[in-house]
Amino acid sequence: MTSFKSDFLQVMQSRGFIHQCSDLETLDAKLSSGPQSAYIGFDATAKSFHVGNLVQIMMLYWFQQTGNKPYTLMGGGTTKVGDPSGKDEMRKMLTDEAIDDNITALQNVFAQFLTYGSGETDAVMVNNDEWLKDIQYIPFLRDFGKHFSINRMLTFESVKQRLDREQSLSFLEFNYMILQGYDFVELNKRHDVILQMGGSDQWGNILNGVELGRKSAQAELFALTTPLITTSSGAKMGKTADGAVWLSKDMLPAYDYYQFWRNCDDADVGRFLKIFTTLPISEIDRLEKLEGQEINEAKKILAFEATKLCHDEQSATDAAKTALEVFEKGGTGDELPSIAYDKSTLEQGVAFIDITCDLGLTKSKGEARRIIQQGGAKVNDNPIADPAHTISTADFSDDGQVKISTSKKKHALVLVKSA
RNA sequence: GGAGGGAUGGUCGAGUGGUUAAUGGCACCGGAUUGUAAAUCCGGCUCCUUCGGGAUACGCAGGUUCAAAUCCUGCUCCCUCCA
Repeated sequence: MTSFKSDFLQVMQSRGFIHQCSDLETLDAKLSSGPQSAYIGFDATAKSFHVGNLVQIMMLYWFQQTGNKPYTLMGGGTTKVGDPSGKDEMRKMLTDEAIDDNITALQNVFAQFLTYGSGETDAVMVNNDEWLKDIQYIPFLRDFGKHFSINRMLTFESVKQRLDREQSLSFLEFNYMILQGYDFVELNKRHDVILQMGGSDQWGNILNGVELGRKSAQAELFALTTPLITTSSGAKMGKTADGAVWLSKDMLPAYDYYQFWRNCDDADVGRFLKIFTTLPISEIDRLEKLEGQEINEAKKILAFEATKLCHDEQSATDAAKTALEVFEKGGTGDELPSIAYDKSTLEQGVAFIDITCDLGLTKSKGEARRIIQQGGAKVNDNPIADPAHTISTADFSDDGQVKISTSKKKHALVLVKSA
C-alpha cells in the first residue's frame, strides 16, 4: 500500500488522514476514473464546529481540491435521536428550532473551507431531516430493518460500552446507527454518493451504511475513516482552558485560535501541519526537522496557516503580529481582548477583579483574588499584590490604554470609552 | 407488577449523626523552571466579603435531632434479577 493512482487518496495517505478503509484498491480505481461524490455527516448539536471536527472538514476540503464533489450532511433528523458513540449519557433533546438555528450557523463555518454552488465540484449541503422526517415506520422496518442483525449491533463498541457500564441505552439511541446507515443509502440513491468518511469512532456506523447499501440496493459503497486526533499527551483535541476551540469567529476570536495552535506540543507539530494546514509536504518535512528552540518557528507557521484557513489571511496576520508584540516584545497588540469604560467611571477607579470578570478572564471575583495573591496579576506588566487594586486614569499610557494580565499568557486591554 | 442496588463538587470516587466546604485521583487555574513546548516542583480549585465573616451545597420535597451528605417518610431518575 504505497502509492495510489487517485490524487485524493494520495493526499490523504501522505498527510496521515487514513485510518481505515473498507476497500482501498477499488476506491482508488473509482476515484481515478473521474469525479466522485463523498459525504461526511455532522451533528447539529452546537452552533459552531470545534477543532475536533476539523480533521473531517479538511478531508472534505482535499476531496474538493482534488476534483471531487463533497456533500456535507447535516444531521437535522439524526440529531433528534442522538449518537450513542462516545457518550456516557443520553443526549439532551434539542428542539427543532434550535437544530435549525445550529445548522444555519454551521453552514457559515463550512463556507470557510469549501466552495458551495452548483458546479461540478461544488459542495452541496444536505439535511437528513428531508428524508427522515417522513419515514413510515412499518415500511421502513420491512425494507431496511430486516437487514440489521441485533446480534451484530450488540457487538458494536458504542453499544457494548454502554451496556458494560450499566448505563441506559434507549431504543431511540439504538436506532441511530440504523438511521445513519440509511442516510448513506439515501444519498447514494439521490446524489450518487459512493463514499462516506468520518472519524474512526464512526467506523461501525459507516460500515452499516456500506452493508445496507449492498443488501438493499446492490450499491457498492465505501468507508474511509481518519485516526482519532489526540494531542501527544493523549487528550482529545479541542479543549482548552476556557472550553472548546471553536472554528467560528463569533465563538472564538482569531487571536485565541492562533494561540491555540501556537501553544501545541512539540511532538504534535508535524502531524498537525499535515492535517490542519495546506502547506506542501516538502515544506512540512523541513519544518518537522526543527528541534529545540527552533521548533517555535514551525509552531508559528502552523498557527498562521491554520488561522488563515479557518478565518482569513488578514486575521492570521493580525493575530501573529499581536502575538509577536505581546510575547516577544512584551508590549501590546490590537488583537488582544479589550474592554472600554466611561471616562467618569475610570476617574473613580475600577477594581481589577471586576475588570477581569467583565472580560471573562476570570469566572468569579474570588478567582481573580486568588490570581492576585498568587502573583499572576499584572497591570502594565507590573505585578500587583493587593486584591483590592483598582485601575484608574493614572494607569493609562499616552495612547490611552492599560494592559492587564492574569497570567503570563492571558492579556487584555482596558480602554476609555469614546463618546 | 415484584425483589434488590444506586444517585456526592468539572469528572471519577471516599465518607454512613458533630473537629466535613466534604479524603484522594484526574481535569483545570496561578507561580517557579523553560522555548508562549514537555517533564518536574510549589500553591490553588463553591459564591460574596468592608477579610471579621456571611450565604449556599452531597438527586427532589418534607421530617427526627442541640446537630444530618450521613437516620426516617414520600417523590424522581438509573441499574440488576424475576414476571
